Amino acid sequence: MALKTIHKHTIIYGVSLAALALLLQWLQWRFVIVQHSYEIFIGVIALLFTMLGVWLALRLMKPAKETIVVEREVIITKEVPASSPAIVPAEKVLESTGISSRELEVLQLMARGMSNQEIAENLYVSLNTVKTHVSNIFIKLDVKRRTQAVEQARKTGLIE
Amino acid sequence: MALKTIHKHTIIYGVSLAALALLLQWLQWRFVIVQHSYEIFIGVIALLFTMLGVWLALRLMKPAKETIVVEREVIITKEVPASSPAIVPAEKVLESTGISSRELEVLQLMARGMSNQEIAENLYVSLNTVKTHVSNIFIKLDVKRRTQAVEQARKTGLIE
DNA sequence: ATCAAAATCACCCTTTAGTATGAATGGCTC
DNA sequence: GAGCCATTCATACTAAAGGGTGATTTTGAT
Repeated sequence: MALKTIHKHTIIYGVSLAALALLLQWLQWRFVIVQHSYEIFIGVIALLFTMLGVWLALRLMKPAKETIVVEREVIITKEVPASSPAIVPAEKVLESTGISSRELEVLQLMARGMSNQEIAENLYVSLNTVKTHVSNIFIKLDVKRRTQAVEQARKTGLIE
Repeated sequence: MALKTIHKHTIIYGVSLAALALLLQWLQWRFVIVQHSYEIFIGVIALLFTMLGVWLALRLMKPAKETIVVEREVIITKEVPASSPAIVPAEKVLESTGISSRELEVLQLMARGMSNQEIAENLYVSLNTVKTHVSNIFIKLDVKRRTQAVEQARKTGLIE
């Protein structure tokens, strides 16, 4: 699938080049007649190709991340109390436990009942990475199991 | 911090432009002398500025990563009115789910982060029995994992 | 520029969780 | 007493979780 995308872009790039070639032909003709516009001509070329480069980069970069945003459905039901109680989860608890931001993310997904595999897919990291995070969370929260970790995090106000 | 970055890039861009201007001056001189290399000159310009564009875009695009992270949070669906949730705690939910009393006991211990083995010891039954209960709980709550079961039970007011 | 912490991933191995199936017992109801 | 269901337990298997170690790469801060 990655190859497809690349080929597609290659084609688009080719077509764009052709179009630009024609445009340049025309510009060249225009500015060859209107003497003294040589610098303008160069400038236009520079500008055009800079823009092309930007456009190209954007084209090639976006799919890699846009795909990422696509979310598969998760059977989660969470209610949002209208007030703003836990906007700042618990900076103090965070500090005292030493839980990092990434670990907190894992912890939250864990509290939603996700498996390590699901968490991995959700955060776009490998299963091993999630396991590492989870292990570190256990150490920092001083627990042995994920259910305990969720309990603990809930009690100390780290989540929810 | 965003402004800083942009300014930084603007400066870099300016410097690059200056450098390229010098380069172009040189190239211009070269190819003006060596006649017939006009096309090559244009090509080089196009290439250079395309690369500049790509580079620029890549520089400016990097922060996009974090935006994606924000979007990930929007996976929610159902909600439970935050008002008076625990007034009518279990009975109705118990009936609707079909959770038996024994299963509820297991569920509560499960929510405390106990392992199946610990639950078994706590209730003076075998590990296998606990497993059976747990499996039945999963079916009745329509979940796949114990963490989900705890989540579900908490939300529906079955526990706590 | 350097240094430490955070984040990432891999491999191996053990333990626990979860699934499927079957079965024995006791209580309850019709 | 037949049927139903909750409770109990077993065996066997697969899937996931968890532990330990080591390594690389990104960052952040000095």
